[in-house]
Amino acid sequence: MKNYLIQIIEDDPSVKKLLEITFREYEFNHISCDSKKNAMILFLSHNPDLLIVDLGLSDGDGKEFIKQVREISKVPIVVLSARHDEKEIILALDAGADDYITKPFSVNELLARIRANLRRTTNDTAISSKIVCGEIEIDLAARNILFKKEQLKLTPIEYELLKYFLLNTNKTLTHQQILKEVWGVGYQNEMQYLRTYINTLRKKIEQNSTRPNYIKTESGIGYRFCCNG
Amino acid sequence: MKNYLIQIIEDDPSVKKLLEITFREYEFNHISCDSKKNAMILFLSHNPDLLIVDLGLSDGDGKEFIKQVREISKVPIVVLSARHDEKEIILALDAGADDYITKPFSVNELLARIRANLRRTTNDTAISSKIVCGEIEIDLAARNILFKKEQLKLTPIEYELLKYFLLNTNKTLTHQQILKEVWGVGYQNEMQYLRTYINTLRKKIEQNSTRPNYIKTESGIGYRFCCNG
DNA sequence: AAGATTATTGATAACTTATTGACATCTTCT
DNA sequence: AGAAGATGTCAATAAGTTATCAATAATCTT
Repeated sequence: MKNYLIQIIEDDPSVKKLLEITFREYEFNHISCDSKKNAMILFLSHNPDLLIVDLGLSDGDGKEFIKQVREISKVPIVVLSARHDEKEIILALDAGADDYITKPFSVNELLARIRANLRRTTNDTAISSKIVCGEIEIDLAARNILFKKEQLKLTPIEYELLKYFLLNTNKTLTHQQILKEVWGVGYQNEMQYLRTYINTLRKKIEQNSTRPNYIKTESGIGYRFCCNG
Repeated sequence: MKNYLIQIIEDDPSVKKLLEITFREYEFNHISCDSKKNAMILFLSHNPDLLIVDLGLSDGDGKEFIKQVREISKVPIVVLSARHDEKEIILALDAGADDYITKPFSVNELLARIRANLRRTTNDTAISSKIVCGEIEIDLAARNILFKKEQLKLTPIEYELLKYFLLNTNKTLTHQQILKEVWGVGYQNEMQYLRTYINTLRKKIEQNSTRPNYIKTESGIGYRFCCNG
């Protein structure tokens, strides 16, 4: 796990202490301060990954600080506050905060909300869910399948079928399961469709389609996609 | 303000109604359903900007749905739940939710949290303002596209369409995604517009528009802009 | 307000994919 | 080995999708 740096802006010493202990235990690096003025200096010099801001700062409203940060950065900001009223929550969120937690708070919930906020910022490129199986690669987000590094041209049903195999490698899948998943409920008995498409897929990915390496027949049962990469 | 599309997954009719009325009033486009199964179909076909998920869905736990969505998308997910216990909140956030609101909730707070979550996702581009793809170059800041070093004369829709392709090269984009992004919410079914504009774009950038090198057709699905420069 | 540009619409041709059926080949069981 | 059933193969046809272009409507310019 990446070493995140969290900046705490909190003027209540006991809460600050609690946060520091918690973050030490969970191995988040952290820096802290108790005033808006120092907060901005620290923020600029340390470039943290997430801010925890107490709204009740003595030297000015925390919302001002949030707005200032938002002028220059998209860093996640989690607000801690003793004030529970709706208006305050809305003002803080609209000032630029990403989350708002009221005191007293559960440490575990705070940590979960921090994780949720950190997750979003890292890996700014879209999640690309890729599965590699020997010479075959699927990128679900791009809806793309590569065979020997070349893009494989597939019809919609061919794509869905191969995708289903790639998501279930080395498992025997019954004809019914495959038909239901790829064609939909009601097609469970259309075995001929399946035969035809297995045939075209094999032509596209098997060296020798009478001795398939990937799509194995389980006679009487179904098929199994073997992945020995 | 950009027209956002919010997807509601909620099986309590009265809460669903409340959300729908609220979103209508605040001019958020919205689509809704009351089961996990339909939710995924709607999600894939409409590509919403934010999800509101009720955790207590009757046909399966909402957390499963959240995980499924997270496999393919970074769309903001706000959970609504009657359950207030810490464990449930943490599980939902770690499944991939971005925020967790307990019922009964304040409509205004919900709206503020939605704004906070939407804010983050937009404006993701505009970081680097130039993209080069083979013979095609776009300068986003100058709103200018060069083809073979010459300025390409494009109508507004042509520009938006080609820009969307250039920001998403080598990905299969569904008709719905493209129509929503270029024409806006509500145009998802106007396939003929898309065909017409694909045709004019091809005439401008393809050597041989019957054998396109850039804009490939994915029959039954959409188009893909190939960038093999 | 006229002229130019751009967007929308509809008709039809060209193409791609899905379905079907006929027959060959392979497996399994006795 | 031979029969019965299961699977593979392929080509024909049906169904569905996409490309193209021209006409009309809407919008923008000056």
